Amino acid sequence: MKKRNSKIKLSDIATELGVSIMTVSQVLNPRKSSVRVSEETAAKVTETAKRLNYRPNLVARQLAGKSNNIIGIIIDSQASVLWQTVLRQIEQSATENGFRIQIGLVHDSMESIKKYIDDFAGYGITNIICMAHSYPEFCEEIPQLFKIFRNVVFVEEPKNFPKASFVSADFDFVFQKSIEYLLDLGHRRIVCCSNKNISQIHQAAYKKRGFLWDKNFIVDIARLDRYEYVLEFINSVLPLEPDALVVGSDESAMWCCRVLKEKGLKIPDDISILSTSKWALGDAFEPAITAIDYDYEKIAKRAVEIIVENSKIPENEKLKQYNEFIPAQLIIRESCSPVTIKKGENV
Amino acid sequence: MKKRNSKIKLSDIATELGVSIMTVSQVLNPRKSSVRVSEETAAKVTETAKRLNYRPNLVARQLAGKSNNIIGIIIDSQASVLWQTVLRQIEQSATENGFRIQIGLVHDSMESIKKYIDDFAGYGITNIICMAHSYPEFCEEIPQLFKIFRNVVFVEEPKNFPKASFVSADFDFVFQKSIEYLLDLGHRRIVCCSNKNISQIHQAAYKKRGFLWDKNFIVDIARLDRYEYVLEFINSVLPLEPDALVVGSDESAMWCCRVLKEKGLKIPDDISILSTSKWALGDAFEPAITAIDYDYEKIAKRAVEIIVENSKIPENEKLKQYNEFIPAQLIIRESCSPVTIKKGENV
DNA sequence: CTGAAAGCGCTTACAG
DNA sequence: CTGAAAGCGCTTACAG
Repeated sequence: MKKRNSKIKLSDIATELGVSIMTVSQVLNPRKSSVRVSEETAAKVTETAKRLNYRPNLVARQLAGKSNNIIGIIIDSQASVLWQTVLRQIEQSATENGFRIQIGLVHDSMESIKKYIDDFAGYGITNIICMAHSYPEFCEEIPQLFKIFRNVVFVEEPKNFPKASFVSADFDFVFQKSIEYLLDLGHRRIVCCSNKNISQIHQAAYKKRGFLWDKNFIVDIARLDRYEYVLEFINSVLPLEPDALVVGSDESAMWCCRVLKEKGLKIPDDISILSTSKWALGDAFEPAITAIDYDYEKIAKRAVEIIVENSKIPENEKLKQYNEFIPAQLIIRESCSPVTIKKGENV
Repeated sequence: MKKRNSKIKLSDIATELGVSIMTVSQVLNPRKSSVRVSEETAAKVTETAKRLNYRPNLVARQLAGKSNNIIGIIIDSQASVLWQTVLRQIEQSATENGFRIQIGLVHDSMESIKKYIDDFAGYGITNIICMAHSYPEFCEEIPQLFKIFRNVVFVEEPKNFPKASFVSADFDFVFQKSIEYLLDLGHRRIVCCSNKNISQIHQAAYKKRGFLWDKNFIVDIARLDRYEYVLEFINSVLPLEPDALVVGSDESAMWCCRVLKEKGLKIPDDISILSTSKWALGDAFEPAITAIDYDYEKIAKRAVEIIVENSKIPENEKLKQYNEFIPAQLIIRESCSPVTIKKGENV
């Protein structure tokens, strides 16, 4: 019977076997260097540790100088549904590489980000994956906060921080391809709503095909995840007489379909809909949603791999900078179709 | 300029001000007991700490005896989409109560659960919320593993572990109500697929209304989140001539609608569909999905509150056991309708 | 092959 | 009001 805290420690094993703490520590945590304990002793130690159900005190171990193997993840709780996919993949890759993850769920405030940064720093975590730096208001400030960590990878390119490593979806490229796809289908009034900075890309696609562009095609809208918001959005957008609508997610696309149908419009015959972020479920819908498919698993995997690679570099050397774009793909399904000729078109 | 590690510590502040480490520690971490430092000194210490950007070493602090304020969360990476909601609420409630969370993402193996249990124990975490104990194969083993932690709350009732605290959706009650609702609409061949143990509840509902029950109405099926799975499921179920289908999520429901429509069946005219787990998106679908709505935010909030309450109890006293069921609600929408009389019905 | 010493950064008693 | 001592459980040199 131990006293108050029944946690058994190295010294318990040591006294039980009549050896020193050192010996026990050596056996349970062999260094790369030569094996320094006789097999006989080692076997006894291992057996006793198991029998006593010894669990190392990670706190003491870390304070004594062992570096931890934690990757701190900062993720935005408001972000798209996809973080389930991303987190799952990060966890898996991390585990495969002998790392564990610690997740900081962050809200829309700088405060909560700072809180987790302090926490991570306080626990001596040096490896960080940041996925919470796209708030429009703070996007330039946030990345700077991470300078105190040695080994940081951003998922999506951070603004105003040229020396950072990041992995990003190849958004701009696939977005332009998507607009061109709609143009090729005959659409000329492609209205986009997005929180990203897409105006130039949209315009570039028009220019490349030689069509007239109108800045009103870009609509700044926050959320399309509830009936009322979507109704308001559709009402505000219909006067533009769009022949195609580009929205931020399959969820938004499905809502728009629902509202447009209520207004007597057929999808895709009267208006095409394209989502810039695919869901599994977009395929179950009628019409199935044409959508951009980001390779989030690849993105997550690369982020971890970069962390792992850089974590191997000795403390006195510089880390390598990685800037990678992972190709995305337009999945063509039913919600976009060739335009049918109507009166008053901008051909 | 500090040497290798630029992290500044209590002793740096102490030497700079010519006071002892103790004094600095006292100021930066006042105990409940009397204020023991002069205001003048305290002000100087606070100022210097801020100027030097001092971040306490949480690892050292914990080893020296301070208990941490971490809630460890074990969550199943395969679980339903709802963990985003749950986690967000847990994080928020925890923050409000001065706790932080550490998430362990677990896969379908006992190994990954054990890994996180070791980790949490190694870091001296005593507060745990477990949401990964519903694997059919391990559901009786898993809860036992958590005995080493002082303060554990399970989300959903654990099997074979009568002394545990838990918060659970009131699944059984609302499920029976849902079946009764379908029976009241005239359905008699209500086929349910679920990984939960629903057979008895289903039967009870039939019995209560005095209708004949058939055990074939219960179908054991794992996943309905891809076209092929759903097609197979529908093909296997159609010979039972169901007039209503109860599936595990809106996602599954939407897939079933799609496949059933392909087969020329109309929803809800030919067959009603009810989902036992609501999504925001079920409302955008046509038909909008009738679904059970769990109050996951309440569940999450209560789980944290219980942890917080129990964490205040001194080490030598017993914790209080909480067993709470949070009411769920059937949201009636379009996918279930009164049955239309057809030949060969089991009236 | 094995052990005694020193120390990680902090806190908790206790003594001035 | 302030400080010197001891210790948390472990690891990293170093010495036998």
